[in-house]
Amino acid sequence: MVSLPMNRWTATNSEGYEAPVGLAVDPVVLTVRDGRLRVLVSEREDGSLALPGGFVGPSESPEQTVRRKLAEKTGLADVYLEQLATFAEPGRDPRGWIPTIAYLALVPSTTEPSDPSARWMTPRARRRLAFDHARILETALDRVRGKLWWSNIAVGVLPDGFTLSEAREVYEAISGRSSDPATFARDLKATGLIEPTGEQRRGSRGRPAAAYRFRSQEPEWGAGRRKRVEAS
Amino acid sequence: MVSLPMNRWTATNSEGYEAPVGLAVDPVVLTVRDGRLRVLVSEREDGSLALPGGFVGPSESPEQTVRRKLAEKTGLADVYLEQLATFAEPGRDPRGWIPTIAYLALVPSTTEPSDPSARWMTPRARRRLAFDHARILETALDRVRGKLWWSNIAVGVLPDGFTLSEAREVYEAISGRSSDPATFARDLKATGLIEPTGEQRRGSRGRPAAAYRFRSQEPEWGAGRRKRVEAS
DNA sequence: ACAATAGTGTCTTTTAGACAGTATTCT
DNA sequence: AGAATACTGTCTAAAAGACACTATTGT
Repeated sequence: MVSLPMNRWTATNSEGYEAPVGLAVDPVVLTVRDGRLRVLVSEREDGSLALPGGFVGPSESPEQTVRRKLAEKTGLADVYLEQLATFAEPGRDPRGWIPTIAYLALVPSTTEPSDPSARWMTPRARRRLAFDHARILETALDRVRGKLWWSNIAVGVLPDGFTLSEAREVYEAISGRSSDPATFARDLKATGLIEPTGEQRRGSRGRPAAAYRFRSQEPEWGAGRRKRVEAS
Repeated sequence: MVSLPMNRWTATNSEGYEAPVGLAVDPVVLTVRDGRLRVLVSEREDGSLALPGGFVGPSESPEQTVRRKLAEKTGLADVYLEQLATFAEPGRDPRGWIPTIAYLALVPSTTEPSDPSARWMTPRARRRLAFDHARILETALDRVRGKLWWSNIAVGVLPDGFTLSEAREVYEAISGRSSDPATFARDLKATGLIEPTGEQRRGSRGRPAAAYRFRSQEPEWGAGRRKRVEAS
């Protein structure tokens, strides 16, 4: 989001009808850090927090716009990205008729905001978000939890050469459920989404852990693993 | 879609920047008829086929626009409807910069198009669709198949008082897999999404069938049924 | 009586969850 | 040696798939 004008913007098309003022994108950028899920937010001039969005140019695909914005805010060129949903209710943006396409992005835990106004926030604090961004965040959390065991969505967070323990930490933070290490390992391997690199990771104490990578960096579905879902 | 102009439309906002010409919605309306999945399409002036879309007004939510369009084309007031995805690539509409929000709608098998230009088509024939509508349809089919066993999405197709055989026909047509009647019945009941009405349906031959209804007409998730998915 | 459709019971295989026990490293 | 971390094996319970069998109707 760019600025906070006092006046409502308008637009008219060549047929004489009122048109949207612009087309926005709002990525929900998630990562897992210190065992907790975090969202990237941008501080606005008035001190409120918002998703790090922007406007789509006339000759640009919305996905390109998001990738450009993400490169600015995080320095990352290659990010796991998928479209989430579009929010276009009449009064959602005080500046005028501005539909926004929300995206879900997952980035590595080591990512540091390169833009001074950007920072990591815990989803708990979502009340402070401007516009309808709390609702957008909610949608993103539902999506990422729902797809976790059915896709390689965690690719975005886990760098090549992750250990099963690291993977488990990420999965637990996203799903909000703790899981048995042995069962977790068996089930993640059974999805067919990961493969061992052959390397060993020796850190701190204890037995060295085998390193894994996802077979594909592209969005992909697992082989149909059926993980029990919390009854609602 | 409304007409086929020769000239490209344009729009400019009050800040002097180029703006989208309009915001469109394109519902993918599905039903099951004679054991086959069908899509509602609208014949255009030039004879090509398209999804029955339309333009969103400035003070209207996109969902309202879709419901209005659907009422015009089918006479239905209450339809199972969910947002699918937004397509906004630069050249997707020859008329100009027009993002479209695609929706997924499920309607009862008995629905007849009330608009003369509208008709039911088999997804097989999707090559004939105009714009990027074949791709939108593809997205809709993936979605409906993916959610079938996890939600009450079939509510839209099955009227209150359906039998388990009718339900099975619908599920088979959507998933493209045949299922054992006994197993189907057990599993559908186990989702907790349906309940018996207490009525009996006696038609043609054979033993009368118990009638069922979905507990809720609102979009809802099942209790976490894990149905095996086709390995891709 | 018989065909047709509806529904029940139950056996087998697969998968999820739990947990005891073994392996390899560092201090 | 002992603590810490990684990994294996196996038992149990739940769910999915398959299929034989019983039940109730119309012709």
